[in-house]
Amino acid sequence: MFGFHGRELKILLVKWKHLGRWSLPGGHVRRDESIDLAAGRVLRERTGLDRIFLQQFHAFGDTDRGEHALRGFSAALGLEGTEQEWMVDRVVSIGYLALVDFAEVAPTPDAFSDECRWWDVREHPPLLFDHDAMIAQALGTLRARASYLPLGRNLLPEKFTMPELQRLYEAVLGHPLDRRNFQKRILDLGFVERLPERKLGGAHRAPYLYRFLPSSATRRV
Amino acid sequence: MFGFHGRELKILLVKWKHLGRWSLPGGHVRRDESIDLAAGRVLRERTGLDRIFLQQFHAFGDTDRGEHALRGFSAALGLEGTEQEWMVDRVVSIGYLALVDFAEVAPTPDAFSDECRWWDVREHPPLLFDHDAMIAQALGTLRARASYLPLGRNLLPEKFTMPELQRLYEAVLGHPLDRRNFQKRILDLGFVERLPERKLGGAHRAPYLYRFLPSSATRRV
DNA sequence: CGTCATTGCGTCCGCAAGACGCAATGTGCT
DNA sequence: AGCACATTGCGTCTTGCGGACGCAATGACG
Repeated sequence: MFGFHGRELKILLVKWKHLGRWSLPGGHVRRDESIDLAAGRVLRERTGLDRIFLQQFHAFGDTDRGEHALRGFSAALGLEGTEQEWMVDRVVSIGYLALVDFAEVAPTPDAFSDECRWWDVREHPPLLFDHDAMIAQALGTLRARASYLPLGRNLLPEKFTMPELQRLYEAVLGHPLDRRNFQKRILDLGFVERLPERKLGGAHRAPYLYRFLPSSATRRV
Repeated sequence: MFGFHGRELKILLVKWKHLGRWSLPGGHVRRDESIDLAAGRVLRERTGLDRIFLQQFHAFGDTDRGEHALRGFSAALGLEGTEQEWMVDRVVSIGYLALVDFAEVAPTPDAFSDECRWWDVREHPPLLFDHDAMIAQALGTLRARASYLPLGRNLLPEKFTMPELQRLYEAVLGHPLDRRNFQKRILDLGFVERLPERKLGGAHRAPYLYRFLPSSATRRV
């Protein structure tokens, strides 16, 4: 779950009870639930948001993904002898990436965690399991898809300025972009429209406000 | 599992015992086996080939993927009352695409099938489960990755002519390409080298033979 | 009211892709 | 043996997009 705030790309992490270490938010697929719906449910439970950009990016199924970190804690976590004891054994995870509006998220821990909050994507504690690698892969996918995805539609508030959108792309891509070429490219992608209003209150010349067009009005690739 | 033969892209299918219908080749992940290794094992069992191009492309996990087609046959297939009875219930599949040299494959049925053979990718029987959709998605992934993947390294024999390589790309992309621009692009991608030999026996001017450079000699993107 | 960083808009250059011309060449037919 | 012909090898021209960069307009602040 990616967010964007103050020039930086953020990820939502949860802190496990008893272990005191952090991991990506996750959950388990119910027997009568599709994996897409399961991902949507987990997203909703952690953020309170629904109907959000959510895309599968990779399945992780190595035999040693670091489940052993849970071994000593299965009793404390209430897993020992229960139906969920497989959690400390072999697990295959299907990774989904979500893009959410930072300001609208209400981070909520799950049954196994006692904290849930945003971290800077470039500066977060080492994670449990193989989740560091998962973040790297999610970022790679995000970068690859950034060229044809209306990123800001989900990561920014409804109205935004061009510099704000540019800082988002810079955070995702990891390198600075030319201000003038960026504006040109975005505009003839046709995803956004310029509003007559300008954003006042900044320290300098007032930039125009923009808004994403409804996806029905934009042609898909 | 994609192959290439006579201007056409091919897929390997298996025909289920008793049901008499076709599906993609597949298998189940063992408890102590990574999903990548499981995919490699299935590939090896169906084709006899090893160490082949194999890439995960999507996980399929809807609740109704057509497992009901197996319902009446679980006894005939030897599943009833066994540990594998879940096969007729809920299954999540992780799709891998493989590129193999058509000429080197020895199609081999598995325990549930009595036939295994190549089909034209544009002309095959309607498949069991959600496998028609899986092929569509695999083809889409293949097309998207065709621009930066040395396709022929796995789908063609060691030596090949430029027109042969072009027909492969046309089969994958689904539309014709300009002969001269194609040659230019391929050559300055730097994946292949021209051999001094020419392929004689054709009806017209003899084309040069080419060979893929070892992947170590080509720079990755 | 002047300073100044920032914004809006435009130009120039280079590269890669697409359209297409032309000469060379191996086969098969007469 | 010679000719017709489809195919191959190689080159040119045009087009569109991205990256580098110039210049005037503008809003806040001292």
